[in-house]
Amino acid sequence: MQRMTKQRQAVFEELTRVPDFRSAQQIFEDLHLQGHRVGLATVYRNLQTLAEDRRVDVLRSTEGEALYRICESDEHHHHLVCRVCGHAEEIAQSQIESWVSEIAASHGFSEVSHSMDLFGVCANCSASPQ
Amino acid sequence: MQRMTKQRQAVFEELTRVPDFRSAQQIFEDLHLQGHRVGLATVYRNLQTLAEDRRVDVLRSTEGEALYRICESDEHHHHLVCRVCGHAEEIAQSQIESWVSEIAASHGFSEVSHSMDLFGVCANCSASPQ
DNA sequence: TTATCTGCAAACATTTTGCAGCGAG
DNA sequence: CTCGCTGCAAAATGTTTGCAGATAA
Repeated sequence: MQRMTKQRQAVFEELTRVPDFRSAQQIFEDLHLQGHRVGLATVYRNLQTLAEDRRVDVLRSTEGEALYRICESDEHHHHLVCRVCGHAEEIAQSQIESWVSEIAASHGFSEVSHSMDLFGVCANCSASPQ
Repeated sequence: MQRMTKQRQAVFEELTRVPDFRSAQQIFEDLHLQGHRVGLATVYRNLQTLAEDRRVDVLRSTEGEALYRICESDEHHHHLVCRVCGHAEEIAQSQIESWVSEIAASHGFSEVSHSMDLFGVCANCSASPQ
């Protein structure tokens, strides 16, 4: 069974503190700034565990880096992610789901995942560039 | 200006020969199997150039690997990609575009990109597993 | 001729893994 | 006490870059 270590708790609390999409490195740095001594590998291992347990969402930035974010709603959902600051907003359920199923079926595809995340620049970042 | 070298042509022809999403490594291997002597770095450099010129589409697999595919239509479009064999089908234009703009605007986001690619298992692969 | 391209190897960035020791339960 | 977890360093990936030589135009 799983143990609750200081490190695991620190990673989880950091994810809760900043509910935006962050890279493992960012989380690692923030933890150090806060005085927590956590190894980078441990951050990765815990993020992986959390992802398996569906407690965090994972997505890939355009550059190929994995970004993690605390999972707020249990239901399937999408994100609107700011490519400047990582701020993310969950997108309300929509007609997308059924659209995807239709498309997939009509092309003979099965087991289709649609991790459709939208990247843009949030209001805050476009107001105060850099 | 750009020169048309044997290597550049080989990469481009390989992309044309197999119009599915492939990794740089896959393309590199195939070229070697065909007897072309092309360096891996050259494959990467040419794929990059082709992407800049919008002659190939680029997307990231869930594992973070970049996948390249010859660009068939000039218009903006999406893909339905087989996660087993890489086979891709372009998805007909849809109401998605306007839906994305609406969502983005209502959240105050600008410059939104929606590289929404769907991953699934194509008919062929689900018929003959492995 | 000459600026661009290539191959190779080294550098990079991100992520994973091996292993000895630590510590939660 | 035990087994899972940690830290570190090394390895594995995927991709980029520096440089000297090759080559298209």
